[in-house]
Amino acid sequence: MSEDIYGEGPLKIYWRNPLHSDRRIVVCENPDIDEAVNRLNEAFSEKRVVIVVGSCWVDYRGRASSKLEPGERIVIVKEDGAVLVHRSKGYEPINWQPSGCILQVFKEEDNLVIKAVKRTPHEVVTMFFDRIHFLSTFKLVDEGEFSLYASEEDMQRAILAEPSLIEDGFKPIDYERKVKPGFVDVYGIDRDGRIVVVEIKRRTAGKEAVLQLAKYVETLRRSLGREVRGILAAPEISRDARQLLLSLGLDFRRVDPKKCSELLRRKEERRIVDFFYHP
Amino acid sequence: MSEDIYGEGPLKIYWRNPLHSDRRIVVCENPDIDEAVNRLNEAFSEKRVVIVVGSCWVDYRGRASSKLEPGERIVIVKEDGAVLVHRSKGYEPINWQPSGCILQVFKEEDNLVIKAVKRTPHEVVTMFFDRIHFLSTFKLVDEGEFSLYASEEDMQRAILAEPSLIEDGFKPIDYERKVKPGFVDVYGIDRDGRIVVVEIKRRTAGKEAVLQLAKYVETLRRSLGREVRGILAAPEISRDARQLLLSLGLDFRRVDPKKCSELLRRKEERRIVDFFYHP
DNA sequence: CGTGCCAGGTGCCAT
DNA sequence: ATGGCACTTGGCACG
Repeated sequence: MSEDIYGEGPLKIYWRNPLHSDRRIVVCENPDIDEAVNRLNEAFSEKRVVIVVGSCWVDYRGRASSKLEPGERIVIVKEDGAVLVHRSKGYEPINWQPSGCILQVFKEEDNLVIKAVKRTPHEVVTMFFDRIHFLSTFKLVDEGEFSLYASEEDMQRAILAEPSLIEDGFKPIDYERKVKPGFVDVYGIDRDGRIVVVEIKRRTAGKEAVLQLAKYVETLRRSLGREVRGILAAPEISRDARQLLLSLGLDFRRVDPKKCSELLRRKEERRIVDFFYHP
Repeated sequence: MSEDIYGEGPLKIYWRNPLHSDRRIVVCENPDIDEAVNRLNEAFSEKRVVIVVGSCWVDYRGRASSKLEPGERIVIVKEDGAVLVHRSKGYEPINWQPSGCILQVFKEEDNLVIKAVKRTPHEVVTMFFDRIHFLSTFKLVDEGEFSLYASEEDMQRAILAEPSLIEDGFKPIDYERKVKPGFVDVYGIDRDGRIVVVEIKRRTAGKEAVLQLAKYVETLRRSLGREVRGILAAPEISRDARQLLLSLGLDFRRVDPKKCSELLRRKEERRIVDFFYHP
C-alpha cells in the first residue's frame, strides 16, 4: 500500500497521518493551531509547498511598512521560501516576500504566527492566524520547460537574423554593445556605410524610448567623431514620441514582435530541415 | 447541523457533497475530470475562489505568447476572474490573467481545460489538466483594511506638512500640479521668492528621476518666463544621477521615506491629542 | 553589491 | 480608451 507513494499512480492523500514522512500531499481541514504549527514546521524543514486558507492579519516592515487588518486570505509558501498573501481579488498579492527568505512558525497567544525574514534589504512579513480553515502541504514535481515568444529578445534575434526588418542594406555589427552606461540593442552600418544604432521596444514606444535612443546616438557621435543614425524599432510609436523623434532627426521602423517570433520559428524549422534533408 | 454553515463557528468542510449549494468551503482530493468540471462550473458561476493543484500544461496568446510544458502546479482563480499559475518556486506566477477575464471550463480528450479570456488587449490563457491532485473552492470574507506606510505619497504629505524637510523657508503652493504632460510632485517658493519644483522618489534616484525633474523645470521656466529651481527629494541618489543633476544646475535633498511616515504619525497623534485635550 | 533596463509588467488616476 | 507614473515593483545581466 505504501508503495504507491513512490509509484506513478494517482497521488495519495493522507489525512492527519504523520507516519508517512515523504507522502506528497497533506491536507488538513480546520486544523487547530498546534497541529498547524507541526504541519508547517515539517513542511518548511522538508521544503514542501504550503497553502493556508484562513483568517489572518499581516504586518510588513522593510523598505516600506504595511498593516493588513483581519480577514480571510490565501497564503502560499513555496519551496524556495517565496511567500504570497492573496486576497479574494486581483492579480497581485497584498503582502509577499520574494524567494530566499527564512521562515519561522510558532504559536503565540492562541494564534498561529508565520514569520518570513529576508536580508538585503532587511524585510519581515509576519502573518497571524486566529483560524485556519484549510492547510495543505505538498511537493510539486515540475520539470516542464517554459518558452516565451515575441519578447524583446525575439525581436533582437530576428533583426540580427533578418536585418532588412530595419531597412534594406542594413548590416548588424554587434548587439548589446556597451555605451557609456547602458547597452545599444543593435549596432551596425547602413547601405551608405553610416553607423546605425537601433533601439528596440516590444510595445508602443514612448518619449522615454526616443530619449534613450537619442542618448546612445549622441554618445556614439561624440566618441566616434562621425555621423550616427538612430532607428527606433517598435510595433507602434506614440504621437508625441514621433514628434520628438522627428525633431531629433531619428528614424522609426515598424517592427512587430509576433512577426519576429514567427520569422525565427521559420528560420529554425529551415535549419532543422537543412540538417536532416541536405543532399 | 446545516445551520452551522451560516453561523460564526468554524467553517465546515463538505466532502464530495453537492447538496449544500452555499457551503463556504469545498475540498476534493483527486477528483476525476467530470467532477472537477462540475465543481469549477459551479465555482465560476458563484464567483467562488478556486485552488487547483495538479499536473497541467499552459498556453498563452496575447501581447506575447508562451508555452509551459507539463508539470505539477498550483492554479488560483479569484472571484473577480484573476488567474494565477504558480510553480514550486519564485514570487511571480509563470502564467496569469489579470482580473476581469471570462472563464470557461470543459472536458476535452480526457483533460480538464480551463480557458481564461480577456479583451483589450485580447489575451487567452488555456490550462490543460490531465490529473488533479486537489481542488478547493470557497468564499473568502475579507473586509480588512490595508495601510501602506513610507510610500511616495507619505513623503509628499510629509513635505507639505513640514516643508523644512526640503529646506528652511520653503513654502509649498500646490502639489500634483499638471505641467505639459506630467505632474509636479510639489510646487512652491523658496525663502528668496524663487519658484521651486520638487520631484520625490521613495528610493535611490537614478538619472531617469533627474531627467523627469529637468523636464518640469524646463517647461515651467519657459511658460513662466522666470527662474525655476528644481529639487530632487529622495533617500539616496546614484553616482551618475548626481553628476547629471549638478550639470543641470539642480539640487538634491536627502529625504527618508520612513522618517516621513513617522513624522506624519506624530502629527496625526498630536492632532488627536489637540482634539481631545484642547482647553 | 550597486546601476541600468525589461516586463505579457500591474494598478491607479487623469483627461 | 490613452497617458503619465508609482510600485515593498521583481527579475536579469553586468561593472
